[in-house]
Amino acid sequence: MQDILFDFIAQYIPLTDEEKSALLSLNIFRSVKKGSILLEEGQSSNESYFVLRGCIRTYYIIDGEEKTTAFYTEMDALTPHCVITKTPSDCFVACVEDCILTVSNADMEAEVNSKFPKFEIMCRKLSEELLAKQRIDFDAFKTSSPEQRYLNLLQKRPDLLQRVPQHQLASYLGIKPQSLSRLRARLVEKKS
Amino acid sequence: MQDILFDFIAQYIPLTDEEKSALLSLNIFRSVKKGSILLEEGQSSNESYFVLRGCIRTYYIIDGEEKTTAFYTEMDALTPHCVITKTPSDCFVACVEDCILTVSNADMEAEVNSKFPKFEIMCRKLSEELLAKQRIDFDAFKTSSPEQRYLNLLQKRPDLLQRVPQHQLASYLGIKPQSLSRLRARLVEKKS
DNA sequence: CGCATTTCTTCACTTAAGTGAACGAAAACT
DNA sequence: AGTTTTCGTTCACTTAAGTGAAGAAATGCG
Repeated sequence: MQDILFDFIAQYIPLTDEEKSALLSLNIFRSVKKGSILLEEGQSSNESYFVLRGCIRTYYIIDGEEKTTAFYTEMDALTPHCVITKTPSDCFVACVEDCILTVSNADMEAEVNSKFPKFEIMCRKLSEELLAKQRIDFDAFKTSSPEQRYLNLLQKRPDLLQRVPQHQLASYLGIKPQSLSRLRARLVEKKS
Repeated sequence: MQDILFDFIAQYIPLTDEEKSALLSLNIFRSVKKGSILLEEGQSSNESYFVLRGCIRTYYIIDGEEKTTAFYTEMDALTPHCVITKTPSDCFVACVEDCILTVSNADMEAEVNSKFPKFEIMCRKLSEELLAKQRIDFDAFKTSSPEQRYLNLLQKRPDLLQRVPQHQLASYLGIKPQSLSRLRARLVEKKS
């Protein structure tokens, strides 16, 4: 299981055995049950997550309605934005499935970064890359209709459609659950 | 003018005079006329921009239509995502107004980072912060209607409404220019 | 200065998303 | 197993965005 983490890191920097065991000694692995809430609105947190297995999501509660804005699955990293801005969270983080995660906090990162300066470089590369990826997603979202977004999701992350409840997918696509139902019915209609 | 740049950097790391002059010696300042295109679809580029004065935007051409996805004004930094992914660009970057920019490329960054390791730290902090900011914007976009987005823009970046043509704003809000006209008419109606 | 182009608004019409309610199916609970 | 809650779909109706066209206003250029 920890190999998933090392493989991920190896995409950015080479890792010595010494560094690997230093990471393992931090005891960052955690199993979490489906439905567990990792972060609540109003909380302050400095925890970052990396998904080894399972799926977590971020969502807001607006006018009493849950609005899901992102899903994180295997090999995805999530640092909630409140951790960076150092303000109380305005969103929630919860497990969509039973998960195995790594959980790290700012202190641990500082410690690792000072012991092994190349982690600093990895963090830079990683956030630059995530920034670019997110920019691409944001642009695609802005420039397409709900239907196009759905078709795009079907191509890029077909697993999500199986793993995730419809009403969570709907807000991820920027629409209501009823509209998603209708949209899917329309597409089935078109095919035939 | 260069003080704007130094003030910006000072938010992340302290700067010595030696470092300042090293930066100035790179000759990164450039004036660009309104309408100039900095990056075209299909081009490969390793240039990053920082806006000292003026406004630049990123846009796509989809089915012959321009779709503007972002505006960058004073103190904003833009590294087009194709620079990170090292692929030909699928978007354009152009000046909305006459601009004064700094233009840097990957080689210069590597040079500065090796001379002054703390720049590496600044880059990490900056991209983490931009990632968090963009995440907040993306979430706000997903969880709100065109009208709410417009009202939000009116609050957060009222200058854009003055500086930028309506049809560019419209796609930034995820709608057509006609819909933006109508939306504004509706709001004026409501007020009275 | 006048002509051409671009930009913005308006209109009539079409299409799709939002809303509220109702129903059946599935899942969770005991 | 049976009850309760949650979830997904469907329906009728409302509201707003998309489309195509036309005209007015502003801008740019010769």
